[in-house]
Amino acid sequence: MTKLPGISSAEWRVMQVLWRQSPLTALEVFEGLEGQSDWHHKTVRTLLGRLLAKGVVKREKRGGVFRFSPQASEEECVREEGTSFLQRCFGGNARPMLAHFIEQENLTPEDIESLRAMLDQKSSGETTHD
Amino acid sequence: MTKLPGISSAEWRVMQVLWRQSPLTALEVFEGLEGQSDWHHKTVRTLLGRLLAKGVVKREKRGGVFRFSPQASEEECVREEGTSFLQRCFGGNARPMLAHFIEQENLTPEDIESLRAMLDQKSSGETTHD
DNA sequence: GACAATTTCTTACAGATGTAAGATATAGCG
DNA sequence: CGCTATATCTTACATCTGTAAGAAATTGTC
Repeated sequence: MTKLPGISSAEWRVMQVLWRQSPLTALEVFEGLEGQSDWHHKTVRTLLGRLLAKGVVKREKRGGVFRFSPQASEEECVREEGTSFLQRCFGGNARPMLAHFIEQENLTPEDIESLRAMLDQKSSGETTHD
Repeated sequence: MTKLPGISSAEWRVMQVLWRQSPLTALEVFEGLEGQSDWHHKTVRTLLGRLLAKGVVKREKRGGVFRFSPQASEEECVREEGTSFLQRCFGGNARPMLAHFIEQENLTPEDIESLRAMLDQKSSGETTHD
């Protein structure tokens, strides 16, 4: 999967449901969104159709109805979006972006500890990369 | 500035130029983009017009032509975009987002050091927040 | 098999975005 | 002051998004 087409923010909501569990029928996706959205079920079906056209989900008919599953993994999609965000707002430069969020977001002591551990591992383990 | 209207990615490119230096005429903005974009100068003018309509830039006529300046700061805009990205891809949860980038992006040892320092400061200084 | 309930497919429609072109106003030059 | 170059304003137009409605097909039920 070289170049994923953009996933709109409404479509992301749908994908979240499918990444959590799949395959699901359109109705089940709709139900999975109850509480988080007030979309009409037809809207959800439209979004699924668009995601299908974009190749981000696939579907197969089983038991008389279509079941949808992700075709692109959450990781892939997050990587895409992340890269695009990073590029747009920070010219692709990760450090200031991370600095921004460390300053901006309210991290709990546990968050901080866990992130520090990750950084430690990076600097120790990855020194001789390749 | 409570609610900024969305800035599209083409518009971001324009804002980058203005944040770097301002006020600038439309022509100067256009020139500031040479190399990074192959837009027609009319396109740049259109984008400036839209940013003006959105209230993200302001302009004043001096020396016969309009000079544009940011009306919203880069910080504000980055915060907006950052929040929206975080919400969309990570349900607003900062820790996994940071983890993602720490894993995903190739950080230099200096990056890592600098981020660790930031975390250290967070955990020491901010323990008794509120 | 006929009918009702669901699903699927097709179409809609307004606002945002990318990317300008054309018409018009204006400013600087001779 | 008239002309030309440049700037400004208005309009365009295809695609993407949000948000469905209507038509057609299918499925399950009696």
